[in-house]
Amino acid sequence: MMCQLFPGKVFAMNDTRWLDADEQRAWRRYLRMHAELTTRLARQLQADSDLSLADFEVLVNLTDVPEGRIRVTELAKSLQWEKSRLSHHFSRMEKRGLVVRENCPSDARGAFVVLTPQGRAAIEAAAPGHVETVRTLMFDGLTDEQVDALESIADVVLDRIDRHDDGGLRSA
Amino acid sequence: MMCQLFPGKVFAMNDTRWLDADEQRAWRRYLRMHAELTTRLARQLQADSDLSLADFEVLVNLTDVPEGRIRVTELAKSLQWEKSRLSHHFSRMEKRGLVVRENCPSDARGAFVVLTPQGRAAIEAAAPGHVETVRTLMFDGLTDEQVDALESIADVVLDRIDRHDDGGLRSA
DNA sequence: GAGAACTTGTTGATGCTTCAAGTACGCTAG
DNA sequence: CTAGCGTACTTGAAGCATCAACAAGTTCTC
Repeated sequence: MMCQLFPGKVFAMNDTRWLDADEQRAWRRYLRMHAELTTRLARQLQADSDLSLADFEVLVNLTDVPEGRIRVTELAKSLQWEKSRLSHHFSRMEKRGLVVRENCPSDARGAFVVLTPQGRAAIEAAAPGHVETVRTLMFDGLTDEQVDALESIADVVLDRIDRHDDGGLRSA
Repeated sequence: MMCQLFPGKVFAMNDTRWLDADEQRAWRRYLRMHAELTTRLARQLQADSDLSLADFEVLVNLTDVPEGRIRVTELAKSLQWEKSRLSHHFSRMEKRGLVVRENCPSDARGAFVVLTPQGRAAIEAAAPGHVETVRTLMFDGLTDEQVDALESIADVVLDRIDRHDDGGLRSA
């Protein structure tokens, strides 16, 4: 999402603390980078493996768990997704045979989602190409210092978000 | 989008150049930062001004142009959006009275989009709160060096994307 | 100037994301 | 045991994003 948060050319020069020139350049550049990057990654994944980025995330999380089997709430927490989003997503993935839902014997409200062999094959086939693209477009061009800097920036921002939190996820 | 691009725990240790530990941490952290950040920004904008981030971008670009009036293609280029996305988006914005479409006299295929007074009022009312949120969640916590680092990372990545480009925008 | 080739912008289909509401079950107190 | 409250998950509606296909206009070429 590209936004221009310029000092008041058209907008009032009141008490708003507009972004200065450096901040604005960095902000716009960052937003453009993210937009372009995810567009490319999504395109590569879709073209080569018929998966969306969201599919990929879900599948990776499922491979990370014993028997590819996990409670919906737990997966929602680990992905930081709303449960409703996950539920809709499963419906689509289930139709494609990537996962199946199973009832939870110990809690009749609950549900498991289980990776199918097809789902596992899909993620294993998709992963190398995806990593390669991430490398090519990003990490192969960054110095170690830049990688560190990126992480520490993310840490700062995530920390600030936590502190300013009006409650995090809507339905978590 | 949160992805785990781990070295082959479940996946083959073939010739794939998996991300190392630092890269992976940075990558996941970055993705989470972006997801949380945009969720928060979108929520603030929606709650306080009844605009989406996409609305905001479009409106800002329209205020940046004489008489709030611009050819669709030109705006698409400046936003780096597909024309179809823009067209769909205008339809929604037009329904809400934020913009209007006008025919182009010099090229009968063409169309202008024009900011309405309502649209202008909306963006002027929304901007201060949005910048304040961007500051609060991000820039107020970053050092000047981090802002610079962010920009140079974005420059690197955008440059790599350009060079590896299979054609950029689908319909541009 | 006629036809091919390209441009401008729209549309429809499909998938993704969010919010609000709903269903069904479990837990705890009295 | 039942009433009320909290939890687990689903559903529906609406906006958003992408792709493919399209109509209509312009430009290029011979």
